[in-house]
Amino acid sequence: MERVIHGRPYIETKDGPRFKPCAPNSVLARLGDKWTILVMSHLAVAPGHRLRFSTLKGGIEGITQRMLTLTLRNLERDGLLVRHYFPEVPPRVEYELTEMGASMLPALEGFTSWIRENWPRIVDCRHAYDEAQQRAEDQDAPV
Amino acid sequence: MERVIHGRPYIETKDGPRFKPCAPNSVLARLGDKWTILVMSHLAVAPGHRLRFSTLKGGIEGITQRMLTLTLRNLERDGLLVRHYFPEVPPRVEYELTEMGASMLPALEGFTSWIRENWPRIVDCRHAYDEAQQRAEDQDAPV
DNA sequence: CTGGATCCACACCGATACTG
DNA sequence: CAGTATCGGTGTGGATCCAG
Repeated sequence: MERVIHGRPYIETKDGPRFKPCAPNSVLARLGDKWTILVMSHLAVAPGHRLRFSTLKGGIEGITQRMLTLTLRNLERDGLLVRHYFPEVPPRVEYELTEMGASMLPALEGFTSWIRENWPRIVDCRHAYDEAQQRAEDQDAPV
Repeated sequence: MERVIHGRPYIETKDGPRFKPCAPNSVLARLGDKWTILVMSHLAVAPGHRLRFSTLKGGIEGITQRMLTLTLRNLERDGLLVRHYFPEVPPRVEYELTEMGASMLPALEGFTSWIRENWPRIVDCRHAYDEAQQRAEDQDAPV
């Protein structure tokens, strides 16, 4: 019997719930890469949700042409943005969020707002964990 | 001047908004790995948000001991779950969501529900894109 | 201006074997 | 039972160069 918990279908078995790797993983993996969120953020605040390649490149610190191209291609492939090519000289290309791409922003905001609220605590936890780890190692090999 | 758009602080410059890579990226990257969401999902539906190592291992198809251990260590390091060790023979270890870990579930659900609604469309877009790509290549090299 | 092609370094993940 | 240690294949990102 299939049920749903926090937005995720699962099947109840005698050994407990059983999830299979599926959409949430792949999408989060896609969004979680180094540049995708930054590209989406820029398009989100742009007039008409639309920016040209060079503007994105200039606005995202540290991104290379290659990675920006790859990131945009993947987003285009998923139908989250569209590519407008103008065969001028020099050529000009603009990228625009699709309706589906824009519809993701509220959900994304819900998530990122949680992160903003809890991020300091996560950082503290990491430091505390690492220091405890360090002390344990010092204990094992005192000199 | 610092503003916030869809949960993300940014600074308005003469060249447009400027984001720096920060928390959302790292957290989504962490959650987007192959196993983290699955582990969180299992703990989410477990009584007391608490499960032992072997139960998780048995419930998540395909995960190795190594990857489950690493995934749990990272979540523990971030303060999203706690590890309860019982020095019995044989040893027993239980993992339990922290308050912070549980507080992430609603936000995660908002996001995954968007994914569930739009996933079929994303898949369609990918197929369409790949096929268009294929046709374009065939065009370039007809024989 | 946009972005394809190539090369390389590195991180990651799986498989396997071993331990308290 | 719940890990750790080690090794190797693979994919991904960065740097650089080239092209329409």
